[in-house]
Amino acid sequence: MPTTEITETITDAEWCVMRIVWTLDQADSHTIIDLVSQQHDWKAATIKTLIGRLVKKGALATTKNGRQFIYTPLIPEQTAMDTALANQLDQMCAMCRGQAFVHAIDHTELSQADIQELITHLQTKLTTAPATIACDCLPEGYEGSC
Amino acid sequence: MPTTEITETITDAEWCVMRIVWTLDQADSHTIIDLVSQQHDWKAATIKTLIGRLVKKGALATTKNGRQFIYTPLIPEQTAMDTALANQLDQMCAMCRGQAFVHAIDHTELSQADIQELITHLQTKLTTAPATIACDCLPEGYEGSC
DNA sequence: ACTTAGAGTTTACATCTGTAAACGATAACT
DNA sequence: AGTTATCGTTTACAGATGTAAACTCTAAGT
Repeated sequence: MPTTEITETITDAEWCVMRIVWTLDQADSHTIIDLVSQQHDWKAATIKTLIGRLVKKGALATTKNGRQFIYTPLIPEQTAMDTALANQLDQMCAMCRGQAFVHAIDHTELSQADIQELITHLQTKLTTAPATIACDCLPEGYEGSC
Repeated sequence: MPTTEITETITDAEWCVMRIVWTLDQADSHTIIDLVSQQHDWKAATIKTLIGRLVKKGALATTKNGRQFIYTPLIPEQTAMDTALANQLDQMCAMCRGQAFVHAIDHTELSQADIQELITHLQTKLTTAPATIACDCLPEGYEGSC
């Protein structure tokens, strides 16, 4: 079973291309180049490079269509977002992640439905939450707190 | 007024060094090298390079202490975390950020206090939240949804 | 059939990152 | 005073990333 795996990282510039394809669900290079170059001051050649790298990385699939290709996402947008966020969080002190969320949520526009869903999840989580989370910035055996 | 500004990015490897200094609040290179090399299979020389780059970037300050330096953070940990998270989120579709939070929160250990604080913030936020957030993956004038 | 424009591929190159050895200065020990 | 163990600095180098020109096909128009 060909699981939707991707080992390689999608870089910042590549994200811009992926977002177009994710949103359109499929697109030819002309469309991608057209839309991306309205958002970024990149030459068509640059965007072609990014598309090529994404195909090589296994993030985009190609389907031949006459002289050109139709590109489709091979990894789901939500998965990519979850992974990117998790990697970022893993890098931060476990003790401080809660405050990071507070700040992030304060500064992010969220819909009523999303907020309600978050509250529900948090209320459930609260029932089994530990009183405190220890700082994990120091090696095993050392006690720290930031 | 010397604001705690940092234009340059702290890389993944550099984060590991910063976390030690943030947690200890101040440390000499011997301590940093000792602790970091217990967490990562890096040579002392590697960690020295990272320290040097962080000093050059303005993320660490140095105070001479005899033959060596004491390193202290020039940027607050919370600020670094907030910035890193915000940059990550800015890259993702505005419409999908809520779901990304749901996933992230589901998979992150949080203390009771943090959860309660998050719930409080979300309840406040709910009172002024829009019903929906539009996808912002396409250029101005195009309507998309992912 | 011949030319051509546009799609994808190759090549290019500077900078950033991860990883580390080599080196130079100097405090500390003998 | 001479030697040594460090500490910080310089140099190194491969691979990733951002950015883009050059090139090669081949479908499409004449």
